[in-house]
Amino acid sequence: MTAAAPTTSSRALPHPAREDIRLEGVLHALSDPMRLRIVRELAAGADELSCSHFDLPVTKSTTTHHFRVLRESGVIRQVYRGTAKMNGLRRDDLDALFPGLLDSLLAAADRQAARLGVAG
Amino acid sequence: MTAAAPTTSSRALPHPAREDIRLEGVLHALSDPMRLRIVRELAAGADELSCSHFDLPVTKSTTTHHFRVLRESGVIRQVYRGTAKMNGLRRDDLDALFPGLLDSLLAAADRQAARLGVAG
DNA sequence: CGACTCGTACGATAGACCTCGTAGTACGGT
DNA sequence: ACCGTACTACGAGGTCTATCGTACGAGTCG
Repeated sequence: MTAAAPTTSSRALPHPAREDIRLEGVLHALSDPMRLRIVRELAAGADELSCSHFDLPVTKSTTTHHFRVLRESGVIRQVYRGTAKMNGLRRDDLDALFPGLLDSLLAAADRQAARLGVAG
Repeated sequence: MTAAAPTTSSRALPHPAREDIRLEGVLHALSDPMRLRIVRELAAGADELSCSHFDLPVTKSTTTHHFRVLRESGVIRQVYRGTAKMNGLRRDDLDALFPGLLDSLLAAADRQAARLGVAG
């Protein structure tokens, strides 16, 4: 109604509340190479990145699956913006629940990537 | 000498070399509640703890399985000492590979346990 | 030696997980 | 209204995992 520009669109996606985020779930989400890669790009990139920004060596179905696992474990936040789905790390919640963990994890991933000769 | 007391016994167990430890493997190992619990007890307890010290709500077969996963992912070191198998965290290797990660993980686990009202 | 304890190996089972393909929905532009 | 793009839902295949039970090897103590 008189709504001109609903840039942030209607469809809502189920996210776990902060207090429902479980460490085991986060670790499980990050234990998959594809998902770890997504999170690293998310941390290195802008605040929000669309799903299609990622060029993963899997089909789009699988990509969707991984993003959902990340969202349902509480690692990322997803919001529709038109046809695109924007993804962002839940830094605030993760830092509140597990101070320093996310940074250690990202640093560890960076270190390993450097050690294995994979471009960051 | 003349080998009187072979406290540290014969049977050797395969461990991954430090440089073969993968972050994804570590995270996967720690993403299981039973294994996370083991690691927490290991970190809180003495340098080395026997398998039988742990009173887990699973059978002995399953316990063996979990310890093996932890060992093969590089999280713990296992050594036979008579009939007992002593377990210790590979703090040195993990700290060298991923500085600060183990402490962050343990702190996060402690925090969550406290938050959920589980005795540490 | 015999018996007991500690832990292993192997097989089985049920569930979870990663991957894919196809078909379908939501949104934006022409 | 139509089409293209972005993402999803559902189902299937193959692999991995957690769990168990039973049978077995290694070591210690009487």
